[in-house]
Amino acid sequence: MTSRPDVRSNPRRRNRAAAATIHDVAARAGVSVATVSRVLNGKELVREETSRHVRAAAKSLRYVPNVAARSLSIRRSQTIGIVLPDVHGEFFSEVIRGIDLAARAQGYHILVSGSHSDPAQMLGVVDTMRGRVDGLVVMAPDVTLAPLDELRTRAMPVVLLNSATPNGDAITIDNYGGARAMMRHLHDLGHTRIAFVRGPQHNADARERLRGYRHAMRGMAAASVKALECGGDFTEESGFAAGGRLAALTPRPTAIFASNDSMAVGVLASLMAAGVNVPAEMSVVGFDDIPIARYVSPSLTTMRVDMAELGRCAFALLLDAIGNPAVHAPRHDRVATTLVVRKSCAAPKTQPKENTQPHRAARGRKRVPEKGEVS
Amino acid sequence: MTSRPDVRSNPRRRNRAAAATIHDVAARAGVSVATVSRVLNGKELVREETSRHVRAAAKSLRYVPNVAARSLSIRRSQTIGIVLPDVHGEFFSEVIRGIDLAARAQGYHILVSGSHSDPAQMLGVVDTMRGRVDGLVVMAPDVTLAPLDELRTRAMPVVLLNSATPNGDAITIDNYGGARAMMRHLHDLGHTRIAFVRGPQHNADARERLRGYRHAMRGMAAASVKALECGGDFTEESGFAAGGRLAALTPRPTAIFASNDSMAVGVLASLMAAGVNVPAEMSVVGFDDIPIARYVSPSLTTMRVDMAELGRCAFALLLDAIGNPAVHAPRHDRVATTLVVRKSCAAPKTQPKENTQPHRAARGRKRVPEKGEVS
DNA sequence: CCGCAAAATGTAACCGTTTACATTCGAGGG
DNA sequence: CCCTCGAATGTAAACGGTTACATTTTGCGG
Repeated sequence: MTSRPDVRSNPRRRNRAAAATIHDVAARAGVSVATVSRVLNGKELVREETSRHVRAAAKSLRYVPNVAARSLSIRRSQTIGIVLPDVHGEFFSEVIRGIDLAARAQGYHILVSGSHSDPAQMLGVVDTMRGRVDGLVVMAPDVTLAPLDELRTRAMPVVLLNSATPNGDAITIDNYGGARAMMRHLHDLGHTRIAFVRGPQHNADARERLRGYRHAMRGMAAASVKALECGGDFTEESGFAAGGRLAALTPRPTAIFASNDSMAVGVLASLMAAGVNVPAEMSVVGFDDIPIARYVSPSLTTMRVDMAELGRCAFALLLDAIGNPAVHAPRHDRVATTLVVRKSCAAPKTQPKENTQPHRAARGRKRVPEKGEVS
Repeated sequence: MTSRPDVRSNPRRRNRAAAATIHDVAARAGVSVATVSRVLNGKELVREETSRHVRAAAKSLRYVPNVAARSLSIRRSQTIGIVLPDVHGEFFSEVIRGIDLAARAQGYHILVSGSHSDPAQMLGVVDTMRGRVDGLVVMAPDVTLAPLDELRTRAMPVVLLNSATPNGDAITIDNYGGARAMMRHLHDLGHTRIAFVRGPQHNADARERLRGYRHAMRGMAAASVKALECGGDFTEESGFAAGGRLAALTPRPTAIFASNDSMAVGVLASLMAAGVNVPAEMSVVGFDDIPIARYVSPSLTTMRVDMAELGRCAFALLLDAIGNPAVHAPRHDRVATTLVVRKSCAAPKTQPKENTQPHRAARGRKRVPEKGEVS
């Protein structure tokens, strides 16, 4: 109940090099803190001369506003959170890069957290970000719907990346369209017996790519589509296994579409080991355009996914949600993919009617090794 | 001068779903805010029963402390900043990953900013992080010393990564030791005429690797060391160019040590194009162990740099600096590198005394293509 | 049953901003 | 000369925690 004496401006325990506060600046400039605030935020009317004084004082004291105080007061942190399943890999770092660029341009900072093995851990991280960020970009392709809905209850704008998205804001890769485009490319080259290596069942990207493949196959009046599909889990190893199985099929497919590049690389390796010439005897394509796609031999034809663009879009959407929470209508944007044609894919040799190639003989060395592939 | 009535506990403008505050929890639990704070921070003594009540109230209100208020009060943000030249690439994402893991284990968050073309921009970012973070990890291998010293004036603990470091805390890769170890490996295989592809002159890593190379050469009593060095800028293209120049030397070196993997890949490509067989006619080694090192053919022998470890160390050091600003003595730690032997390196064919191989004939195809390299 | 130390809890100042509202100051109109 | 009005500036109440210090409970020996 005591009246609060203003002790602010006298030299508190200034034992260490304490940073200057707005009070110090005000004192130095001979004005009130309100005026300093007004000058520095430039919204309201202040006499030009006063403004100059304040600015000079701030500069001479090397004044930098305390962001904690500021965000406590205005209830905003000018920071957004990024939650990834794993910070690992080219993939995610590209997303961060895209967001970082867009965010800094708008004066936003980004708080990242990765490596979340399970949904519970992810939600935990989201809670600790509470209050620290104005909104969230969450990438969780492998998470089932329930935890994602849980996320929406966090009373904070959230943009989902590559997730199965019932509602709310989201940005996804056009996996379905990309898969169809790839199928069109293969079809144009003359392929009709196209095998597919699936990704993890609970992965949203994998599912959409599979859907695109199936639609395309149905459109090509291909027989026994199911027989041409093979399970995988997005790892190189699973691609290697799938490659072996698919090459052993009779009639053998003329092309293998792996639903991501890692598996395509595995497929390539297994065909190589089995002495199957790529692309002469078998075409192989992937999805993502990871950096090594250019370096494997033969270099891999694939669908490029611009992850930085994905990040940029996500930030733009989030910013809108943060800025106009009232009028903002949830959106679901899709970013396009682009076909990158390299050497792992060619027209099928002939259109042999049951050209039963007996077994895979040791006839590997035939083709000119695709070296110098680099660049 | 009026006595301040406590309006906190009544429903302020609770128009929206405002988050519960500590006052709400206190009211619900029938205790004071101080008690709630004590329970939640678990430092001081509170009766077990009270504690339960408070915890229950907090839970039922889904209370999450406001971090801005908290850090304003305790003058700490439990957040550290990471400043990178470019968030791009496997390299940096590994560093982030290492820090993220270590930081989360200690309850710290990380604020990332990348893509800084010039020192001024970098310092700008550091200023906007002021107050938002308790300390900084700055990676700036290409920045000259002056701006780095400027950084130290920011009155905030800073750990430098891979920078030319006059003083203060720093973590660096053991570039010098790694280069010497690689030279020892080559020497053990029988190489003595070892060429070197340098990196950018103003890059600290590049300089140290060069230093290691030179010392080793001097130790091997090699003649005309300088003639075996070749400029480069850490890009594939520069490696390609260097490869061509070095292969044309007479007497030709038996091994090429590129000071990073990207350049080694370029060297490989150029030798391939020139029909020089690697490793039969020429050994090639790199530094870093970037992911594609395993995928080029022949797969690349290189020095692995554990970037995640680098990040972890940096965080540990920073934490110490933050925790005991008084007693903390600046340290400069070095993280070791490990030799990864792959296929691009072998014993020189013979030790021919001036075995003047006339010109590079078109005798490329000779060796068994190193496919199946994958995994 | 009292007194007293220790334990538990409460009170309110403080962290550094923003901003609604109050105050001051000058100029211009009556 | 006084009043009014608007522009410029000041005052102090938030924002939501932490914590030194004050106050109330407790437990216990005498």
